Amino acid sequence: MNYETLLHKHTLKATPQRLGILSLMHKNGHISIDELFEQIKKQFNSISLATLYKNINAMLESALITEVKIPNMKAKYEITKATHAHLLCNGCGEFKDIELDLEKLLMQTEQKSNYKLNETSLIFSGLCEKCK
Amino acid sequence: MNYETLLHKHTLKATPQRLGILSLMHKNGHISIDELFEQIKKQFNSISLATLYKNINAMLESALITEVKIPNMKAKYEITKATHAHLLCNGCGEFKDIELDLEKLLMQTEQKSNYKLNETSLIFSGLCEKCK
DNA sequence: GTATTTGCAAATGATTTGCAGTGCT
DNA sequence: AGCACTGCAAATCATTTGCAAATAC
Repeated sequence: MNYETLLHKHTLKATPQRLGILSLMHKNGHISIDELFEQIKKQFNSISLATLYKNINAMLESALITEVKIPNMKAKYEITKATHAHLLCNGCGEFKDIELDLEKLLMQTEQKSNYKLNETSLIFSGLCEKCK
Repeated sequence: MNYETLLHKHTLKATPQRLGILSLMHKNGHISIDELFEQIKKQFNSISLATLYKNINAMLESALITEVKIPNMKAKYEITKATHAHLLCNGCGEFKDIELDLEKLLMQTEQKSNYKLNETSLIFSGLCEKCK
């Protein structure tokens, strides 16, 4: 699905700025506000930070994108996809997705806690292959 | 171990303000800057937010306390203890620790990713027994 | 054509810094 | 005694808001 359709599905207009944001978000995998601003200025040299914040907030509210809060770092944003864990390298700063099967852990946690769970936020950090 | 000794082990002086912060942090389990400020003003009515921030930062740097970043919320702080997961109730806001054995998952993730991992941040959210 | 969005500037909110006085060890 | 800590005010940084002009649909 292209970003125009994706925006429409979330009742948001497909402005060039929004398409640019989504495209950079996809290219980077995860991106912080500052990184996004640096990069998007190359395409829209008069874009304002206010526009970025407004769009990020609009897309967060409609859950088109997801905020990832990382210990000791500024938040990053990603296009919403199926639940997955994240991996951070404390050496080079690489930050990426990893697919893990959390079903068993989730059920085990529900039993132990008596909660009905629906969200999981999981970030591992350490050293990547090159940095370790 | 008392808080005075704990502070000294981290090369920090044991001021009344710091003892108060640690005591409130322990009592609450997890506490945000704002909650902390509200509560500590009862003991030190002239304490300043700047002092809170300076102390929080000093204790974070020496790893005496840990920052917990929670999706869609302000960060909370806790006295550093063995790795554990957190549980958030989206109904009543209860936020608490849960002990889980993450060893297997950690090893599985190291194998899959080729990372050498040393930190895990895991937050589950959903509804607690009362709210579900 | 209308409602939404943009971009600017200004307002607000959060956190940090400088400094003089105070207190811990 | 000496260095670290406190609390105030001011400075900085991050995010939000108001509004007129522009744009998506």
